[in-house]
Order: sequence, then C-alpha cells, then structure tokens
Amino acid sequence: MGRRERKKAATRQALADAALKLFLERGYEQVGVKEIADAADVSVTTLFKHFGSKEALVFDQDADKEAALVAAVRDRPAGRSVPDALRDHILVSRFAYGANPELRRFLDLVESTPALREYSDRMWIRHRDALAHAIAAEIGAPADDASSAALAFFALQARALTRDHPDPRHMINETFNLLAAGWAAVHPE
Amino acid sequence: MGRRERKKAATRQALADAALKLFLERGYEQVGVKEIADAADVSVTTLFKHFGSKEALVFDQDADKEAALVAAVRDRPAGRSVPDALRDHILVSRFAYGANPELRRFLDLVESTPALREYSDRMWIRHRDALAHAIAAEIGAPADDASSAALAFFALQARALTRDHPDPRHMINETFNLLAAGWAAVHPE
DNA sequence: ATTCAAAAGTGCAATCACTACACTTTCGCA
DNA sequence: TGCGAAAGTGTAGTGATTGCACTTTTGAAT
Repeated sequence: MGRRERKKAATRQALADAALKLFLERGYEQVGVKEIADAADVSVTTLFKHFGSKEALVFDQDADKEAALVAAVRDRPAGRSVPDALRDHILVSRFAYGANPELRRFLDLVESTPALREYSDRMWIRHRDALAHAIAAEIGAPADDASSAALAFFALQARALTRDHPDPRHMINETFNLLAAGWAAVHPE
Repeated sequence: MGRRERKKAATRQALADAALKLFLERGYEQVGVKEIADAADVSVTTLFKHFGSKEALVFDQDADKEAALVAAVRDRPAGRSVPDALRDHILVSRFAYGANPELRRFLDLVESTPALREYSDRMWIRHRDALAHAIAAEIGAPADDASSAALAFFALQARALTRDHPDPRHMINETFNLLAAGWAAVHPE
C-alpha cells in the first residue's frame, strides 16, 4: 500500500477517532461536523468525502459484520438449526462486550441517540439479501426463496424489536422461539 | 365546532392538499416547503405548526389505521387464527385500492420516495404496542407478553419486507406461513 | 528525471428542512 | 365589552449536506 492510501486511511481514522471522542464527551447532537473536521485538522468538505453522513462517522466497519453473519449460518454446529444459530449470533453480538468498557460506552451512545439507532438498524437490514442467500443455500433452496428472505429479515429486525424491552435477553429468546418453530414447520427435516 | 376550529381545519387541509398536488406533479424532493406554504397562502412557520415535518404533510390520517389494525385482530372470523387475520388485513390494505386511481398514484408516490417509505414504515411501527396488547388480550396473556409483541412487530414489518419483492403477494403469504406456523407451535389451542 | 492525470484536499457559497423569537390578528367567552 | 388564548406572520438563524472551482500531492509512464 503506497503512501497515498496510507495517508488517506490516516485521515479517515483521524476523523472517526475525533468524532467518537467528541460524541462520547458531549453527546452526538451537541457536536457539529465543523468541530470534528477541525479536530482532525481537515475541511468539512474533506470530511464528507470520507463519510457520506454524520452518522457514518460512528460506524466505520461494515463488511466484516456481514461476513460474520453469513458465517454464523454457514458454519453453525452440526445439528443446530438455522434460526437457533442466528439466535446465538444475535445474543453474542448484543451482550458480549465482556469487560470492555469502551465498547460498552459506544453501545450506550448509539442506544441513546435516535439518529444513530435508526442508522444502525438500517445498516443491519442492508445485509438482508446476503443473509437470505446464505440461508437459502443452506437448505438447498433457490437464492430468492421467500421463507429464507423472511427469516433473514426478521432475524435482523430482532435487534430493533428487543431494543426497548425491559428484558432484552428474554425478548430475543421468545422471538426466536417463534421463528424457530415456524421455520421447523415450513422446512421439516 | 366554532369558526375558529373550522378555519384551522381548513388551513390544515389546504396545506395537505397543496402538498399532495405538488408532490404528485413534480415529485417529493423537487418541492420545497416554501412552495407548499405559498400555495396554501400561509407562512412556513404556520405550516410547521400544523405538521411536524415535511413527510407528515402526506400522511394526514393515523388514528384510524391503528383502530382498524386492532379491530382486524379482535373481530376476526371465528376459527381464524390471529396471524391469519393479520395476513388478511395486510393483504387487503396493500392491494385493495380497487379502481381508485388517486389512491394508486398516492401509493406509487410513497413507494418511489425513500423518505416517505421510511416515514410510512415508522408510522406503522408506532402501532406496535397497541397491536401487541390486542393480540395478548385475545389469547388471555398479560399485556407485555413477549410472543405477542414479536408477532405484532413482525406483522407490521411485513410491509417493509415485501416492498421490493417482485411478487409481493406471494412474499406476504410465505411470510405469514412462517409466522402462523410458529405462532401455532408457541400457542397451541 | 520529467511530465501528466487522477486523487486528495480546500474554501466558499448555497440549499433545505426546521426552530426560536418577538410580534400582530382573530376569536371565544366570561 | 374586553381580555387571554390560539392562530398566524416574518425574520433570522442553525446545521447537515452539496456544488464548484481551485490547489496540492503523488503514482506511474515516458
């Protein structure tokens, strides 16, 4: 990778870092793009060349999530159903920030900011087709199989569904109980 | 109803009418709020006193939809399951514009405008709790029953799920097959 | 090494939805 | 009859996002 791309990546990183730092300090809405650009020592124009929107500054990794999602289905333990594998993956990705306080604060920021919540939801839904195809492949159905698409969509929406529930873990489990039972009925083995 | 409220309602209606007319003529994005206000002969400030956002100008009826939704569940034919009743309701509300070309154009406008699609989706989801409570009441579960909440949420999301599918009717049916089977398994009668 | 075009970055002005404010007009009603 | 709330106005702002014309950097081909 040449100097050019390295510098570009550095600028991008500086922007994302500055943004996250400022957001955590003072809250998403209380920070303007101008400040972020200044903190990263670039112009606002440059900021928007790197990130399509203010929200995008916070979510700087996307492709790996999709890969992980597809892998969760494809590489699931033998005997585990597709919905159950998805349940596991959602539970882990939602509650496994372990003892990492940075991640914890980041998730709190997202959850407490409506604009970021919506953006995050939309990000997940963008992986809908990829997940649907992975599921269809697993059961040997055509790529545009409707039930696979429905399961993929619902699994991805589960985050939004369980967000404001008092007991998210329980809500997720109940939700996937419904999906798993329906899936088993539609696709008996 | 006194003259005052009549005038207020008239202004509101003039705004909604002007907005819809302009949107249909030239497209949602190509029309500014200023133009709408001018067409209705009020100030922009007044426009925003009546409608919370530009999108809201298009969706001027909300309460009745929620009532219809709850009624679809509560007053369903004897022997019909809750998910099936919801399927019927969704199918009707989605395809029953009959020979009404105005409604047809309106729906096309919404479907072809990202901002309006999202707004419409969010509007439906706002009814989530009401629908969830109605479902829970039907099966004699506590109001915060998790499976009822999941079913309500998924049924409402079905519109978004089936939007960009080549055969929406088929997609809706497959989706509700999944939900109905899951629901039957979780709530055997 | 020189040159050249693309890529990265800049600065400015503009757009557009939406808000705050301070103000006037209009009714409803006591 | 008169007063206060409600409806409406106009202006000036904010804040994200875009378009434009411009300079600087740098990879690569000659």
